Amino acid sequence: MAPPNPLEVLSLFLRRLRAHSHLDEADHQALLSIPARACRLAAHQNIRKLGEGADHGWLVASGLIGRIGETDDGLRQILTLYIPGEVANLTALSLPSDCLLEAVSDSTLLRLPHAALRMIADERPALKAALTREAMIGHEILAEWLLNIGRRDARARIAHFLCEMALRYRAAGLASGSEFIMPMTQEQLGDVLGLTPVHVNRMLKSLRQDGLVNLTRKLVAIRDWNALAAAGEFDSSYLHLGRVTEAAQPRFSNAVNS
Amino acid sequence: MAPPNPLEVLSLFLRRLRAHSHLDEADHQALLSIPARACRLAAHQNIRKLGEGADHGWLVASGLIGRIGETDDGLRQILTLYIPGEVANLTALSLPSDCLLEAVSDSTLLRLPHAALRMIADERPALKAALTREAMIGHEILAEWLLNIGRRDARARIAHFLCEMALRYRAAGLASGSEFIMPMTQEQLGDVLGLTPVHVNRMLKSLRQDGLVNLTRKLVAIRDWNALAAAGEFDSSYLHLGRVTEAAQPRFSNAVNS
DNA sequence: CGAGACCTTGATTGTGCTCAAGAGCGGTGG
DNA sequence: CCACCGCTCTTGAGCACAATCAAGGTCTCG
Repeated sequence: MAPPNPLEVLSLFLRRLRAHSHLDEADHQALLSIPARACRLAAHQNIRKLGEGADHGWLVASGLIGRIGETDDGLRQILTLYIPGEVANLTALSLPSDCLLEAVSDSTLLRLPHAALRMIADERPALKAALTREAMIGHEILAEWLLNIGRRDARARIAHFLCEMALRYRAAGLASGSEFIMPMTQEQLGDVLGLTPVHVNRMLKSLRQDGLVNLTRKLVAIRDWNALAAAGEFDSSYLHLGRVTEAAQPRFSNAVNS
Repeated sequence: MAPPNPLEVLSLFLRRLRAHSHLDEADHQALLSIPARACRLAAHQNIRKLGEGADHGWLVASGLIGRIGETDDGLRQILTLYIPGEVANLTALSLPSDCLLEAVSDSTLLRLPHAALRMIADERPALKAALTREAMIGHEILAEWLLNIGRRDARARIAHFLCEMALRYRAAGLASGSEFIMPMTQEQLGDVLGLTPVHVNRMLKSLRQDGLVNLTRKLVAIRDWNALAAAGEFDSSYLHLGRVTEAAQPRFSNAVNS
């Protein structure tokens, strides 16, 4: 959790946007010129504690941020996960709604004032379109999660989720080989997938014993990508990973062998 | 299923937009001038069968349209429901993605060419903002569904869903008193809620016997709104029902008595 | 009147939850 | 430096909610 370099993190976000949207040099400059204040958040800390949470986008520099939903009796559901380079609370740009954001692990963030985002969006239509598109991708992912939780059993759910995160981390340039760092507890995994931590544990054991994936506290190691994708019925198209989708589908090195 | 009057249906959509966005007279005219072709769809029919589905928004005039997700083994999940006055496939305006739309019941639709929508959006910023906001509300609803399916038991899920639909139908001016017409089979209810039709049936019986709600093939009759909302832990704020939210929360007549 | 779609109910099974206890690990303070 | 404490992971035993399998009933439409 090194102190984040704002320009570097904004570049990571820019990289995301460019994966699906054409932006010219002036767009780049405008985005990188956003006044971004860095802050950090310990695991399980609520983002409101930093004050004025609603009027900002939160660009993740390191760690993991989750949007949380809660039932009256205290059950929790993670509705969206934001990995480094992604911005939480983007939808609030068009729709005033305060959602509960929480640090899944120790994280560092950049506050992007909505006022600044609106300004560059109003001046540069391409950027506005890119930001909207970014929000829509979040919508697509949410829809896929609904299918996953609504209609797949626990094992398939976990496999599907791990496939998704593998590709997202990889697209962000944060995976090395078939491994990536995803600092989640098994309880939080359960909160993503609508399962109890105990059952998550059992299913992970099953996936591990079958040689599909190895998941320790922080490191996810994909052992057999093809088998994992099959177990999760995973099809990456909903992630809209830019022009990569048809020809050069990103694959893990162990996709064919094993 | 009378043949829809395009202008009338577009007005219904306009009414929706005006619930959350300020639009001036010119905006109204622009929206109502969209060249809209009417068509009808029998229950269970796929929208692709009408051709070129991807390049259009689909404004529901009557009936019910669902966005469908499917697992490899044929299990279905309804990801979004569009009631009359709502437009399906709006997100495709910013993000090329072909989703599967299907008629839940016999329906009539208006095809709104994306080209036409983009044109009025580019010329009238307020309309563009309104359309984006409309999509974001869909996003919020999706998030609430995820919480509902991920963390509530079958009875609460159904209660929550019925509360949501009651308010949505009512906001569209399609509910009379505490009743509204929602043409869904119990199997489709299960596809919305991640349940089997058999179990939906049993839970409906329970809700009926407890005097909360009465659901026949087409008509939903809320018997005890407060109890139903409590059973579903329902809080309507995520629906963003315009300025109604704080003071004049829409209530059914039987909210207090019973 | 017959056929098909949908609803209803019963019996049984099973996936995932609950409750519980112990082990590993990392951080903290004496 | 070591002991302790809390958090997370792991595993077991029993339970319950919802799925599955199956059969009969109702309604609507042709």
